[in-house]
Amino acid sequence: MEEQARIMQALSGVTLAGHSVQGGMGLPPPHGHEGTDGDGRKQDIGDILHQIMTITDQSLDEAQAKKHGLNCHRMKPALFSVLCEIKEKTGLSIRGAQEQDPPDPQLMRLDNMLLAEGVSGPEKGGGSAAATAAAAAAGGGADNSIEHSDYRAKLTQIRQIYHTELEKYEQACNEFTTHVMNLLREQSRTRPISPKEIERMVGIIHRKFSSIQMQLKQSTCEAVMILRSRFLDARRKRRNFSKQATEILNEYFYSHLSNPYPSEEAKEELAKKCSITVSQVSDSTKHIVSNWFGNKRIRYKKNIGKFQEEANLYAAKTAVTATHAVAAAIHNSQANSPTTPNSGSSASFSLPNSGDMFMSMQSLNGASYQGAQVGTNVQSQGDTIHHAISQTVGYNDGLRHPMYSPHSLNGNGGWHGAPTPSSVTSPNEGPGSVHSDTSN
DNA sequence: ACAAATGATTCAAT
DNA sequence: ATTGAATCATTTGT
Repeated sequence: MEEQARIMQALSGVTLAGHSVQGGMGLPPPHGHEGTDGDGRKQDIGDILHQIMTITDQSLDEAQAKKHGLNCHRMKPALFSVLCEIKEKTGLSIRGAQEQDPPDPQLMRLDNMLLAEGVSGPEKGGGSAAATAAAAAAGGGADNSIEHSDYRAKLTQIRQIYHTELEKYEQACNEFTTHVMNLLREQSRTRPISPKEIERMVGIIHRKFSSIQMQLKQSTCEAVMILRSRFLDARRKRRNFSKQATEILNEYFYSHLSNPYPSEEAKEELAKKCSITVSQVSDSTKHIVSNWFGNKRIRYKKNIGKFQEEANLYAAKTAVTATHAVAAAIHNSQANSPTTPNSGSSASFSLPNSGDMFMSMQSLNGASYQGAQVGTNVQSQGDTIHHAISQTVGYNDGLRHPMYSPHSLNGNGGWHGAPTPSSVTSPNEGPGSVHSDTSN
């Protein structure tokens, strides 16, 4: 190898010599920068190579000695500090551009979620946001408390793993940082390293570690999500409503068949009446009622034939109750002015209001009442009472000829998009079919 | 075990 | 935000 260097050196020497010698030839004197530059570089490389090749223990010792000498030079500290300053100044300009620390939105999201999920929140107290929310949603339901505790146990497990891992990362980060700092401090004796540079280095390390931590957070989030979805699925274990509750709901449904869309108030009222708890999922009892009505509407519309019996039953039922109520009312205040009991009040639902009730009656009577025009006055109600009573008495054979035909749905009935249930409806479709949809 | 009933959820439309 | 429709998952009845 030594030979190589020597050869190179020799070569460069030759070329140079050659130039000078051959100057007189037709070629222009190669005094162009390129030429000499290239040659110079070659020479430098040659020198470096040579130096490297000739490194020995002895030379190393020599270098050490030289270094020591330099370190001990009286001007060294001053020079060193100047170098540090220069470096810092140049470094600042570079750093300034890229030193922003924008809070990573994704990391923020993860953090927020972990906090919300109670993973990274307060250690114990069991009151992690999600857990309390779930507990609140569970209401008094003792049936799913087991699952709930199961969920909580798994969540704490996740939390423990998360915390231990996080701690491990933190520790490793600190260790590494101190190591690097020591190293830099050590080196700062021989080369200019400003404290700011160390700081920057620490920042870089921390960022790297935090990116690793983000992965941990991400996987933790995934785990929580999976657990949560499982728990949610578990909560889907539905409990059928009580007989009474379905009765009440059905009563409302069939007595408002022309427009089975209970208002918010009505929903709440129904929920209260049915003593529906929030033990299910959802946020409110209203939702449960809405669910029920949604399902009911769909399923009713889908197969009206199937529900006709039920419709008859509830129509009769409401008829009876209404009859009683109205009868009592009439009894109480005999000659009353037509105080149109038109929907309105929140309590109206308990006593089926005029329009639907009227329709129910009418349907009950079959064709007998066809001619009757709307008119929600006392007179007509009084009439209907008679019919209803007579009808309810002889309810037995109601199944034979469906009395409760869903006219309200058919024509322009309250609810939109009725799928022409005529095919399913009773064959005894009222010829006149008065469709007295007096709902407001 | 099977099918029907049923409460809840999801998704698109409005 | 509410509703309809489809669908899921469970309960209930047989």
